[in-house]
Amino acid sequence: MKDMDTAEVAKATGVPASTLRYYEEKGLIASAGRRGLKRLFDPGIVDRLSLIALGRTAGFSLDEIAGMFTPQGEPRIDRDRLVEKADEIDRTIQQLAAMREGLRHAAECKAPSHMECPTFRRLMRAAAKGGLGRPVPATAMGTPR
Amino acid sequence: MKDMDTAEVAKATGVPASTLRYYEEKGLIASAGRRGLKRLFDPGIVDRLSLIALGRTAGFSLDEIAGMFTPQGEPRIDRDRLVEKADEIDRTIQQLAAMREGLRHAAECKAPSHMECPTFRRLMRAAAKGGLGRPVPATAMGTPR
DNA sequence: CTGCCACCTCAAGTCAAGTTGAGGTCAAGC
DNA sequence: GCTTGACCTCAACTTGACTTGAGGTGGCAG
Repeated sequence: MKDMDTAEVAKATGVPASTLRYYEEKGLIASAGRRGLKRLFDPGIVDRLSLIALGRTAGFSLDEIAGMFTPQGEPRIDRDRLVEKADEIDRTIQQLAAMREGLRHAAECKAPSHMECPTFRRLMRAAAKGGLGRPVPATAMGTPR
Repeated sequence: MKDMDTAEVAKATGVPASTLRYYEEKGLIASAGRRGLKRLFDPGIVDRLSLIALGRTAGFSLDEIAGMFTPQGEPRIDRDRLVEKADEIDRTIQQLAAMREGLRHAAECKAPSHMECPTFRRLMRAAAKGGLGRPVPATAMGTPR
């Protein structure tokens, strides 16, 4: 396949052109060259953007992801790092599961006010202590795009 | 118990004074009055801050949380909203679990490069499609404070 | 009574990950 | 050859949740 221009990459991957330019500026991707002003990308860009999306989903920052490519552009993923991240995700899951159960309980609880429900108060105290982990921003939730 | 000043509340809850002022400005909390310039808080502030922490942990924004109190300051939590949030969390958990398994597999995979591992590529494609949900920012992970 | 310093106000800065807008350029179709 | 409009650049803006800094004030220990 021939090189792709920005619009083609955007259409193929769903990543907006503005984001492609931003990623290039950050050093996450590189264009293969130009035709006039227009960027040309190697078709491998599609896999690379998938890999970036995967990293983002896993909770890596763009800077961290940038560090997962060799200067030559091949992925160089530290397996220990993956295990570490998997463990981190696992802890997050535990916390979210506790949260979910607490919310379900609170929704059904017969106490006149949530403040009088022992389960709810226990959950509250846990959150106050930070034992449930840092907030999961709304953007992380299953917002269908 | 008597009213507490900013420093006492901060010590009791771990919430920094600057954050208390910020929350007051946003209407999330209210001070019971002043002694000179200093804010005085009703001891109920401690529970209220716990409730706010709980809401944040569950993924509600500060604005959403502000809507969960009556103008009189009592919690008024819509049970449907809780169920909805619980379901949202549940979806997030499913996605994170898939992610975790994928990462563990990738860490162990014998393929010379991740790009040659079918499981890894499947995970990548899923992330690219957005099927794994929006990223869970690193701040949401179990960062011990 | 006095001075210290903890607390105050208000504006501005931070961070991440982009998006938006004004104004410029140039490859291609007519 | 000329127009068109897709793509370009660069800077500034966005959002959310706070933090930081400069400069002010007043409660209370001595």
